[in-house]
Amino acid sequence: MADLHDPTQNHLLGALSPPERERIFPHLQRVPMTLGKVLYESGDVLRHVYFPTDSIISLLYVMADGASAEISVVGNEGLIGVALFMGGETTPSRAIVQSAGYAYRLVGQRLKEEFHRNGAMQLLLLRYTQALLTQMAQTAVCNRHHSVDQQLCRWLLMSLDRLPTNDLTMTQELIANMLGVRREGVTEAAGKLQKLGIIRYARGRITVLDRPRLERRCCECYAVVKKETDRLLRQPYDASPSEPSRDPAEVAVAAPRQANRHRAP
Amino acid sequence: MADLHDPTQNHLLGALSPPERERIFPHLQRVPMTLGKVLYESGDVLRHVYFPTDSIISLLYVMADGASAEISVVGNEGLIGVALFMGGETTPSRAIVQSAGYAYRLVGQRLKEEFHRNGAMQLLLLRYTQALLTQMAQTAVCNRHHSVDQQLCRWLLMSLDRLPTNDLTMTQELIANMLGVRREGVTEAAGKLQKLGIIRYARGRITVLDRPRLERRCCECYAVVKKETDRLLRQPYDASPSEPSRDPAEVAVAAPRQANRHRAP
DNA sequence: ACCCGTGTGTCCGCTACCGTACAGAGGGAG
DNA sequence: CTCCCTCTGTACGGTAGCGGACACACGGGT
Repeated sequence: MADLHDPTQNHLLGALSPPERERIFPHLQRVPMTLGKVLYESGDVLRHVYFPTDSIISLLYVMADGASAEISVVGNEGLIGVALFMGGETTPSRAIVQSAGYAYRLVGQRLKEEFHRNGAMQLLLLRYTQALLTQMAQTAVCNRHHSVDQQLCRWLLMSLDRLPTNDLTMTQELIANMLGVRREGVTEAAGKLQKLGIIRYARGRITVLDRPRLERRCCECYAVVKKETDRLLRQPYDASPSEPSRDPAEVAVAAPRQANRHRAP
Repeated sequence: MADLHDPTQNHLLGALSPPERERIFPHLQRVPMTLGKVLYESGDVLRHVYFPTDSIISLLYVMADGASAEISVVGNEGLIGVALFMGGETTPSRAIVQSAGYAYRLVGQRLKEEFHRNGAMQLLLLRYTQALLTQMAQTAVCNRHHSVDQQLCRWLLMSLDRLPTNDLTMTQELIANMLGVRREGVTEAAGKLQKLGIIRYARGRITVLDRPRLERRCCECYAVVKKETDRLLRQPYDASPSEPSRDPAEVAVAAPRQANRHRAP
């Protein structure tokens, strides 16, 4: 594998039209994303946006007492720094590198200029932002109703989707911070998965052996977000309105009392 | 009495410039929002956007098994239907009237047209959407880390902010659905508040007696969202609406349940 | 080779919340 | 006034996950 470093490895950049590429690509700067690097802190005024290629960035919410929770994961399907073109300039979250790799960086002003040309890139970025909204909403619901076991599966799947391999470099401690649970909770959940032969891990290295079974043990949250993200970001710069598929997958039952236990293993 | 009903009661509409008002207001339609009315279901293609005046709308996420959770609350500071201008046309959530009143409705196409004029209204709507992002993110974190007691306080405060009075018409059962917890959990939490003389309630009617103490019992989530929303929507076009600034939200940190540590780089 | 720090496995008491069940309290409709 | 339905209060066992403590195991650095 030659180092095939190309902005179009990022799907958003790859979806741009030739004229847009001409305007944007010359100003992109490839930067290494080292594990644990903080792209911005809560409240920082953003200076750049980052388009990950083979890296994964987590948006982490850290509270006053130090408790934290991941609200979103961004890989090569998205970008970091939506607050720039949304107009807020800052967000109350931290962007931290969850899996090392590279990203292309663009000075905020350039992105804003392109955004306000109101071309295809604006539409694209808005749709991505909606995908982000969906992901956050689903995270909120998942946090409310699902077990650590299920959430670990979701988290592994989301990471897998953004990586070229089945190996994650990630300690249980870090996963716990992302999920906002105790490390011991992750140890236990991961132990179960390992006993079942679904994953194998040792000292900060997790290998997924059986993805289909991982999906089966997961809550619906993973699939819902993936489907909605795919829908939103398909047809990169095709202006025709997409026909939203009324799928039975998301049929809403008529507001009954809630029932929220998960199925037995 | 005559001007009881005015589009500018909605802050977004009130922040529009005169030319924008001329284009938009003639097409607004005032519609009653009755308690429990569903503006759209998960997956519905949106036909209108709604600008609440004295009503409150909840964005509710309903899962396959019927479990639910509120991901956002919208009152006269915002609008329902961001997916229209964000390009997705649908969202996987339900919009349901949580407190009766009125809203101004606009056909989606008109909003999109105005949005794509790339004027002040676009900036306004984008900033509002970022506020929505913040609210969802905070909800996710709150769901993870805070007790039902704290979340009830947050929920009451968010509702109060969007109402002209201190009375909410809302059964514990409905609140439970919003928070995604059991009704009994709400009964217990509300009972504590009542015993402390902070609220009084009976049969679907809740009166807040002591707001400052409510804020003190609340987690930080309320204040964070309020502050960020104020920052984002602070008179974007300076129409100087006759809104006397509320008491500056005192940040209240009350008995966190846990403290997860996080890594340092 | 040896340490020793980092990562993982395990235990135990504790609390918040769940699932279920049922009893009383209003209040509107007849 | 009475019935009945909705709303609220309470109780009880069960459990997921917390907080804290500790033991071990790998493996890189000196």
